[in-house]
Order: sequence, then structure tokens, then C-alpha cells
Amino acid sequence: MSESIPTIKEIARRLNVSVSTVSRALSDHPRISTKTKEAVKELAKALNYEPNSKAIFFKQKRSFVIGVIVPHIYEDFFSKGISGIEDVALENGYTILFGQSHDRIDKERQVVDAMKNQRVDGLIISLSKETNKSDHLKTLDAYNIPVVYFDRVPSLPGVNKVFCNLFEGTVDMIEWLFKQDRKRIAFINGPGAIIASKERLDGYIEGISRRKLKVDMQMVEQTDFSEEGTHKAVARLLALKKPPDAIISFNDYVHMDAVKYALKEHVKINEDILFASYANISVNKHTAYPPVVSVDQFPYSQGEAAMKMLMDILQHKADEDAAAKAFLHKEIPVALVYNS
Amino acid sequence: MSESIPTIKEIARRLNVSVSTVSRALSDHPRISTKTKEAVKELAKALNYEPNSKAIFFKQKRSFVIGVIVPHIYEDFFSKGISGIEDVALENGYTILFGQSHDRIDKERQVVDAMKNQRVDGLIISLSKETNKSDHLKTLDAYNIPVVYFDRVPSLPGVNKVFCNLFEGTVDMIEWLFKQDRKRIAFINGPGAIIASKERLDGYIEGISRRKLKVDMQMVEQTDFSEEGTHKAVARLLALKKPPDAIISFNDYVHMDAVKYALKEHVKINEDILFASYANISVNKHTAYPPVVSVDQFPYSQGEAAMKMLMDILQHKADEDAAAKAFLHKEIPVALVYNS
DNA sequence: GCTTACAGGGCAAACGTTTGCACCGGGTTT
DNA sequence: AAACCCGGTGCAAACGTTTGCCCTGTAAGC
Repeated sequence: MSESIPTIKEIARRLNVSVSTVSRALSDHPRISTKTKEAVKELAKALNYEPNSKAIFFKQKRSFVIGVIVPHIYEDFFSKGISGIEDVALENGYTILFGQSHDRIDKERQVVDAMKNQRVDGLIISLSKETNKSDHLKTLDAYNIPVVYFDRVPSLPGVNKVFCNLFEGTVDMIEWLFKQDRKRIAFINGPGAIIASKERLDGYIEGISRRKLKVDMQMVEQTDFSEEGTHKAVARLLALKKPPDAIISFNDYVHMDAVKYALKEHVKINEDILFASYANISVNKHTAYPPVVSVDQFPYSQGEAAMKMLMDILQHKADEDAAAKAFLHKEIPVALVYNS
Repeated sequence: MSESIPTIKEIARRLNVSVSTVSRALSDHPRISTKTKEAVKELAKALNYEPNSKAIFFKQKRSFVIGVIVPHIYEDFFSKGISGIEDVALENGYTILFGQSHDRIDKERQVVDAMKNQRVDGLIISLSKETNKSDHLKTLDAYNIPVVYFDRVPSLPGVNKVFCNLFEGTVDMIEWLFKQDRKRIAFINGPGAIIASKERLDGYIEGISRRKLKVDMQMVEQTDFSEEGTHKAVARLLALKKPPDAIISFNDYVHMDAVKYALKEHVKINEDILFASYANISVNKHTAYPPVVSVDQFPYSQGEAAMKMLMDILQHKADEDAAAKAFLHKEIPVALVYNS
């Protein structure tokens, strides 16, 4: 009943030629006459022939599939990153196998395993928060599957990675706030353990220091990303003898929670206190009180860059040229985005 | 240099048995002695053997990959749906190939083609807005790839689909608003052309009618989902001689835009006017003015249901039993979610 | 007329795995 | 003692495609 899927064999049978001829005709091999090629291609089109990429992989050891693993898909940042990856992949005839780690290392392991079983040609991964060592990714080496890390990258050097550094962006943001005549700039950072927090804090300290001011650690709060955590941080800031006239939040989600609490305290958002943040997520355009400035990390571009890097690696895989095998690093510049 | 990937052959060679024995041992075939099985399994583990699923597909004509195509990943609704799909897939040993149509039919075609080339075992798709006929999905029949439609489903009957109907939810929402003593309930609907708009409108009319009230079409506005479109709709509602005391928005994004405009007009949100909406997206928990009630369509559950349905179809694919081949429909109930 | 060259195309192996069938040796039936 | 059964295992084909090598026929070169 289900009329069989056309194969190269079928074409060969109908045209009374051998399968090898068909194969070569389809790939424009010079040894095949134009006439035969035309006949083959015509019939292929008529039968709606599509090569079975699994069989090709089997022969060529390439699957034309690349794996993409992110902590969460629901975060604006990652969904945009995936779009960047996907677009470049499609341009190059690749498809993406997808998985989420939900920020858990066991899940990450499971997904990495699944990708390995599927014999992906390469992997782009943004590490889960729990992932400090990447031994589960070492096994990919044995399978000769190259890995490109994306945004949440290991700090070790011996890897390919695309990321951005928030240090400069933070310094710029502080400069800008000073120009708006803000003098008491507070900062709600994320948990101290993660690198992203350190980058931001370093930038904050540098930014304040450049104005020859002393950094007041009372102005630096921390949140665990929960609503309560952020509320408490804001509460402490507002309770200071000299409360801040600007608050930088770790990201736009923290920003929203901060605003929510400040509103309850009758703070005039972006008047009494200017609110700044990181990420520049899409919903900022819809919310009543977006941050006046947000540091955009251009996830789409990061995704594009990561996929291009992977394509590059795949190209040069067979090369004996050692130089082509060096580990690639790419730092994407950030930019301030203003909401008026 | 790249130490070779372990195969079943390698195991056979080392253990001095045939590949068939290894294959059977690995799959717990009853004819193989426990001793041999143990030896094989032990060595397999030691070598870190992982079956090459491409080769298996080749033999079994199953890839253990299912394709998932959605209009956008950045929408909260779809990202949750995908998570539901993914979790069920993983439980069943399947991995997902992912693609976005960006609400364009040409992109949808391209992605469907890519999935076909990869010989996915099945496909779950939420149609793009542009897709009215699905001839490009007909070609999947020839490849014997079953399709389950998800949320954005074709209205025709001869398909498998999981969806929810907003009619009841809308009626319930109106009832609830009446109970809050709201008498002039306005409605900002989406473009008339899409089914989702019709369902909502029908529910709105039914809800109002049940109170024996006449439906005032001045209270029914429309937006094209742009910020301006929504702003104009709100402006018209506020300019009415008898402005509304409740506004239902097409979804939470429209809701946000509506609130943003209303704030400018000094409306006291959720006091002067109660705001209600659909979708119950995650950021509602962070925003300053979430809708007091939102109709949750449980995208995660829908995703789960869709994947389970597909697993079911795949199970019964070989069945000659016609009953098992009937087209499956599943309607997921919605629920009101209140934000206090 | 004979060799040589080359264009055009076919044969068959290989990729990793599954599976129907055959085989073998020892124990049970008759 | 012949016939049978059965647990345990091996053989080989098959899946769709690519590719190194070989074969054939015709035309050019001598």
C-alpha cells in the first residue's frame, strides 16, 4: 500500500543502467555522459527521489546533523541563539538535533549521549549551571565529534568557543549613567559562584573607579534569581541612608522583579531611580517599565558565529594541517541598547 | 589517531564469537546463554560501546528521531510545548530534530524537506500562519512518515491532532468577570481570519449572552498584534461614552501593550479596569501588571499529548488492524489562572 | 591492420547491524 | 540404535549509497 520510497536502485532498474552510474550521474561525475546524466536527473525528479541521508552517513560517516544543547529554550537569549544557529545550519544543508539540559548535569549527560548515538557531525553546547567539569564531553572526542561552546563556556583554553565579555559593557553602562547625572549607582548581581557575576562585578568596580570614586559595597547586592531574593535586595537598597539613584540588575528578569517591588514602595521608575540591566530581551518592548539601558549580548549573532565556527572545523577536519586544527575562540562585542 | 569507535564487530573479534551472537546477546535474545551474554555486555561496557543508530535505521528503517516544527521558538507557548514533546521523546528513546517556520510557508517547506531527507520516524508540527493547504505535508505520506498536528491544526478531519478549544475558557472567564461585578467587558481580538480569533469571539458572545445581555460590538476591538494596533484599540475603548470596566486581550503580549497604553492614560490597572488575557506566559510572574486572569492552554501538556499520540501511531504502524489506524484527535482542556 | 588511448559505464566491496536459517553436539524418546 | 529435540551459535544476506577498479567499444596513431 505505501508505495515504496524511491531509491537509486529503482532509478537504475527503470533506466537499465547500474546503480553506480546513477550515483555518479546524480553527483555530476565527469565520467558520465551528459545524456545519461540528463536522463537520470529527469527520472529522479519525476520520482521525487530524495537521497537517504542515513545510508549516506553510513557510507560517508557524515550525518549532516549537528546537535545543539542549551540549558533552556524558554529564555529569550537561547531561543534567539538557536535561531542564529539554525539559519546558518540550513544554509549549509545541515539540520539540528535539539536538546535542553534544564540546567542539570545529569540531563545534560543524557542528551549528549543521545546525540552521540545519533552520530551528529558536531555539537554546539551552552553548559548547564551545574556543569563544572566536562568529562561527559570528553567521550565525544573518541567519536571524533567536534564541540563548539556557546556563551556558557568553560574557562579552560583547549576548546572552541564563542562568547561575550560583559566587562566592557558594564563599564560603558556606568559611564552612561554618570552622564545622566546619577551618582549612586547600585548593582544587583547574581550568585558569586558563576563567572557571569564576576565579569559584571569587575566591570562595575572598574566603572566606578574610573570616576575616582570609592566603591561602596553596600551598593552591591546579590540575588539568587528568585523573586524574593530580588525583592530583599531592592528592599535593602531602598533602606539605605543614601539610597541609590540608579540600579543595575543582573538581567532583565531580575530587573522586572526589582521594578515590581520598587513600585510597591512608590518609587517612580526611571525617574527617582534609573533602572539598567543586561540581555535586552524581547518582552522589554512590551513591558510598562523597561530598563532605560540594557546590555545586548546579541545571541543571534553568537549563534551564527558558533555555527560558522563549527562548519569551519568540519571543513578542515581531514586536514593534516595542524594550524587548521588550533582551537578557535571568538568574542562577540556587546552593545548598550536604550529604551526611551 | 582518533581511536576507532567500538562496533559490534570489534566485540565479536575480541571475544572470538560471531557478530550475530553479539547482536543477539546485546538485545537479550533467549537463545544466547547467560554466560555469553554477560561476557558480551561486560566488554561492551568496557569499550564504551554505543550502537550506531544510523546503521540500525538502515536495517530497521527506523531512525528514532522525530521532527518538530513550530512557527517560533521564542514564544513562551511553543517553548513549553517543545519541552513537553522533548521529555516524552527522551523517555522513549527518541531524539528530536528541530525547525522553525518563522510563520512562513516557504520556510516550512524547506524544513519539512530537511526532515524528510533525514528520514524522521514521525513529525509534530504547528502550522505557520501562512499555511492554509498542506500539500507539502502530503509528500510525507509517500515516505510513510506519520504527522501529528499540534495547536495550530488544520480544520480538516483526516489528520492526527492535539489542540485546545478556547470557547469554553472564554465563557468561563466572562462568568468570572461578571462575578467580580464587572458589567462592561471589552474584548481585544486578533485578526478575524485566524481560527483562534473566531473561537474566542464565539466564546465572548456566548458568555455575554448567558447573562441575557446584548452584545455591544463597540466593545469588541481588533489588533494586528503590533504595538500601535493594540494602542489604537485601547484608545477607542477608553474614548467610549461608557468605557469598559474589564478588558480581555487576545493574549498576554497584547495584554502588555494594552496595559502600557492604559498606564499613559492614567488608568488604574486592575482597579478601574480589570485586565484578562490568554496564554499565561511565564513573564506574567515578573511583570508589574499581570492580567488578573489568564486562560492557560497548557502547552507542556499539549506537547506531551502530541508526542504520546505519535508514539502510539508508531507502535501500531505495522498493525493491519484498521481501527488502530483511525485518525486521532485530542482536545486538551484549558483552565483559568488567577494572579493576585 | 595493429596497437594505444580514452570515454563511458558496470562490478563488487564496504559501511554496522539484524535476522532467517543452518549447523552441531548431547540428551530423550521410541 | 535410530529418530528427535533443543540450547547455543555461526553464516550470510540485506538495507542504500559510494567508489576503486575493471571491462568494452570506438577512434586515433602508427
